[in-house]
Amino acid sequence: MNSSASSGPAPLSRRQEYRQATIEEIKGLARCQLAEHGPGALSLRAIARDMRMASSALYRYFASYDDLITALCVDAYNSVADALTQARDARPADDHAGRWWAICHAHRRWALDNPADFALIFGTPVPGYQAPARVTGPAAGRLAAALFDVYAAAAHARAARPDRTQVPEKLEVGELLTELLPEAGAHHPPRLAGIAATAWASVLGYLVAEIFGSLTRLIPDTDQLYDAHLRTVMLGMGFDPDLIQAAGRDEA
Amino acid sequence: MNSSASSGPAPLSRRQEYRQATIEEIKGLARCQLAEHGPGALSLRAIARDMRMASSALYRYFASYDDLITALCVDAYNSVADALTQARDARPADDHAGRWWAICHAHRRWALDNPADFALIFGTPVPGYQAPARVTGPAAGRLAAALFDVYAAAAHARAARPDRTQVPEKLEVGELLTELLPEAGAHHPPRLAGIAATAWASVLGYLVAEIFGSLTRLIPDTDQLYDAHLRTVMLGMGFDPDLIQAAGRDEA
DNA sequence: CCCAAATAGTGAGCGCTGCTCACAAAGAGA
DNA sequence: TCTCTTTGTGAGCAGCGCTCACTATTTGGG
Repeated sequence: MNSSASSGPAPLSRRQEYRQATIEEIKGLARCQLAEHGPGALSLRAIARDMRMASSALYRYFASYDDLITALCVDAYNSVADALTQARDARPADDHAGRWWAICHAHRRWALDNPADFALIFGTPVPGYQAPARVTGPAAGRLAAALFDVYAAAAHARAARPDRTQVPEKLEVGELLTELLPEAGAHHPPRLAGIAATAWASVLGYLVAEIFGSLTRLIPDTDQLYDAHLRTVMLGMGFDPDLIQAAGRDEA
Repeated sequence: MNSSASSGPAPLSRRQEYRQATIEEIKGLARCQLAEHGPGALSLRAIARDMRMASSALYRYFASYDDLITALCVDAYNSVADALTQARDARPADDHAGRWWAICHAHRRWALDNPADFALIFGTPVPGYQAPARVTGPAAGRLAAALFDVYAAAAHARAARPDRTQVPEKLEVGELLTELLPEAGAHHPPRLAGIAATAWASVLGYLVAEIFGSLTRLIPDTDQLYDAHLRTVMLGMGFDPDLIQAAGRDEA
């Protein structure tokens, strides 16, 4: 472990290389199954059959069903976090409203393109499964940090005015906040976290309604509705109305 | 069927009475299992064991696993719809903001009190399960209608101003709207449905974050945060700010 | 009252699942 | 070459949803 990770490029031995490839193949087939047959419909034996292996061989790579799910969750968190940070960085650092807008659109794009992964991390977990926080935490933290940082920067630059929101100034600080964002939590009031969290919940709720629910059958033009929803949410976050309009116009 | 339902009080025969009781017992044990061991963790054989019956006997009452889930879903929809309409009717008909406020608080109360049912209908469905719309539809429609009616009444009384929202006036009408609310959809513009739907999505997202996610560990005082969230959402719906404040104050 | 029809419950069994374990190849390092 | 670690095998266990032939039990009409 230590010896392989110590020297930079980590020269994987031939065996480790094969092992890694096998792990990726398993995860790929698992994702395939979830996408095809719905959430929770994942059979280790079916994966083994696809790979023409004995089912017991899979346990050399994942100690259990739950371990596989956990790995898929971590991948999904990283995938969405990548998509969001990439969308954020495509906009100039001082275009705060544009960055939030871009992040939220990237989130929806990712969710529509990867409904199975979306279900995995934002829906009810699989049967008796509970994601182990110590493994999922860091990956989920990247996501939270990306959202929070953008809003904190916007507030700092006065592109958004937290004092014009409905979220009270004094708010108890949660353990997760001080844990995930130790430095940010220190010099940013928890109010910002409250605003970002509730706003993100609104966005998430829309996506849940669109992907799991029957929102599309209620209002077919979900693109237009999402833009409106996002403008509403951003107004609620205290973003400058003019900046919101500009963010919507400048969409690449 | 027809003969038993035709004459008012429907004098159930002794057998039908027992049968109904057994069905309720099965559903009760099923709910217990879901609440205890998490969503999707439902075993027909375990239920049969609890009832000291052969597992095959259960199939006299529910044709399949999915049928049981469907029945639980319908019950859950009716349960939440009851809670919401009851909360609504506890407020005077002309207190539109208060009614929306009450409905949303009842929704949260219900979700916190019945997390298993909440997961059943608002989370990712069980493994390969897809709720048959023709069975779930009516029950879900009651919920949708309750929300929509309150907002439509508020808009009609000008307690809320749809024209001050971000949702565009012209919006395509979905099949579900004309189907579930044939009369309402006719003389109410789809814009109202769009506003109500996105607002409800925001509320739902908050509840998902609080119940499935780790919102509580981020901001411990979720009561206060929910009130703020709700005020934000209602502002976004075009509710009169003064009425929103009043709704929050008058909480019974 | 009795007998046929409908209903409720049984137990064996099929094919599937996740998972374990003793064992056999195959590769890596001395 | 010999040894130790890693991969893969196949049988098997207990559990699952579900089916089917069969047996009690209850019901209602002749």
